[in-house]
Amino acid sequence: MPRNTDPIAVSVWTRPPRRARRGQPPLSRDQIVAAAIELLDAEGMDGLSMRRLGERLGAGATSSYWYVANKDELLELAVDQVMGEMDIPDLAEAGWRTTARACAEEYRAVLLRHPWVIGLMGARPTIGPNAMRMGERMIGALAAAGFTGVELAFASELLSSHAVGSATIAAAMHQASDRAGKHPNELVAELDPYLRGLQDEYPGYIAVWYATKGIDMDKLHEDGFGYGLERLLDGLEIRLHSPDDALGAPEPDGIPGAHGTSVSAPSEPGSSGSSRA
Amino acid sequence: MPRNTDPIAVSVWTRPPRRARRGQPPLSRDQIVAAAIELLDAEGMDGLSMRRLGERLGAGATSSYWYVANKDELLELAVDQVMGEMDIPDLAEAGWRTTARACAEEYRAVLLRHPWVIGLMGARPTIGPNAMRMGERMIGALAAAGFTGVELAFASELLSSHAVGSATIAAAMHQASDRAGKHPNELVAELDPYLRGLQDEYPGYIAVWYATKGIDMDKLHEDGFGYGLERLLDGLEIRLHSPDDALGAPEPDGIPGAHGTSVSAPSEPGSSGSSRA
DNA sequence: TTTGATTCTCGCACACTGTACTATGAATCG
DNA sequence: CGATTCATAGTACAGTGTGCGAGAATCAAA
Repeated sequence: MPRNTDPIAVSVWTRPPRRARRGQPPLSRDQIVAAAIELLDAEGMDGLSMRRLGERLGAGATSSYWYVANKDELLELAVDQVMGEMDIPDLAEAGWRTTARACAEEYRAVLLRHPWVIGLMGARPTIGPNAMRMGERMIGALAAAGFTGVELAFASELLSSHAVGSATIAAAMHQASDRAGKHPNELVAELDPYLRGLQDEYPGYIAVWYATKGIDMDKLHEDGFGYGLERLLDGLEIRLHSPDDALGAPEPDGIPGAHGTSVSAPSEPGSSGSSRA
Repeated sequence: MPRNTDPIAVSVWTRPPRRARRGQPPLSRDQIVAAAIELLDAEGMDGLSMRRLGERLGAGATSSYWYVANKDELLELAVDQVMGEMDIPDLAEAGWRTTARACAEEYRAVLLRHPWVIGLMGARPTIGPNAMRMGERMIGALAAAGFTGVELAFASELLSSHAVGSATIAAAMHQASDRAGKHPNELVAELDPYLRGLQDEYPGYIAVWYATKGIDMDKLHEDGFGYGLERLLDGLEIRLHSPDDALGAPEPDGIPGAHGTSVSAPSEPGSSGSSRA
């Protein structure tokens, strides 16, 4: 019996999981995914191999392959699993801005708890059920704010992007400090002489470096995320109050609202109906 | 002679490259990095193995190890190499907003031309010379706008994050469509029935889905990026005009500028001088 | 209970990976 | 001319994902 002759096996999500046996099943897809996440959290991407996974499960090296087509699919399942950790407040109680903020914050928090996810994000779209559940909340909040159609999609992507980008920066720092076996702050302090020598070449960069010096790196990154989040929500909000000009058109330097040249506006801005092109 | 006894071998950038020989050097670090990028661009991360790299260079499988400590370091060099492709306009001519926008746009463009970079971004901080040169431009633009100190760092990270996040989403889609051997638009169309069945579960998500239906995916992502970029620049700009309240403090729903509870403000906002803590 | 069919586990094998080590040649220097 | 340094490449090792097939375990039906 061939394992993967399903013609529409585009993604894990289009194919039902293996039915568990009636008795006590010694293995299950959930168990496998959970064990994989444990390994990934503990030792990162390199820590997960199918052999080590089997070992941890008390099973054979290739036993997992009955429940999971391949390692990529296992990772996809693991990513969606951790996406389920997000806890988003009720829109009606919290209001759109608080809810949207919480979505971004929770997203970032998940990525920092499971940094291995970050390296997988560009590999395939996150369309698992939990990821979509979170997307639904985000969209709900922005729809309540007044966004519709493509602009709703754009605003949602903007917030997600910010979470991903911020987590990426923080995770990169942690990876580097873990590798060196030192606390991030310590590592940053040690990079000092190297950067000091480049003062002439990158004056602005170094100025920023020194402005942030002495501040705890984790706090700095978190504050930076929060700061950006508010700027971004502000930007969305003023857009809500003056949505007259061309959608997404670049504006010249000056007060936001002044109108520059109109380029690359998507068709039918503001329309939420479907239309084939 | 041991290869890596350098006690301060924190990163490639702290160690000088191998000196080329006087005669015609058949191999060089630049050549190796260039070949690696070719392989990565053509076939992605899986396409690059040290053996295949050697083959492409007409050299032995392990010959590259003379110029490069290990594969990770090679990747780090490759990442910084492509960062050098960015072309940023002159700040004095273009103004801060145009320059900042160009930085983000060029960053995103690089990531889409070399999608394998995205998967590496969380692995270590991008402190290569070319990455820093680009950071310098970005910071210069924002400093010209009026940002200082930590806020300058935050604003810079915000713009970078947006580029990374947007590129990640677009790259994920391309990876999926490449794997399926179909055009993104075609693939999206095929996912239709799967998503249609989830209409009750994720109504908002599906509404957005249909609103964007029929639009070319690449254009959609690019427009989304541009839209977010303008919102984000707007948010930064209004911050410049009313920087009175606590830095980065969340604001309640309503008009931006209304002040909520003050949390987690970094020490000495606005100070660009150095201060040891 | 016996008989098949289905569901699951697991060891083996294969091609491939990164890279430490070492031998060998080539260029350069004293 | 050695002697020394620089550069290349072959070998080997431990580890990877996973296709395949033998076998066990469990089910439904006879």
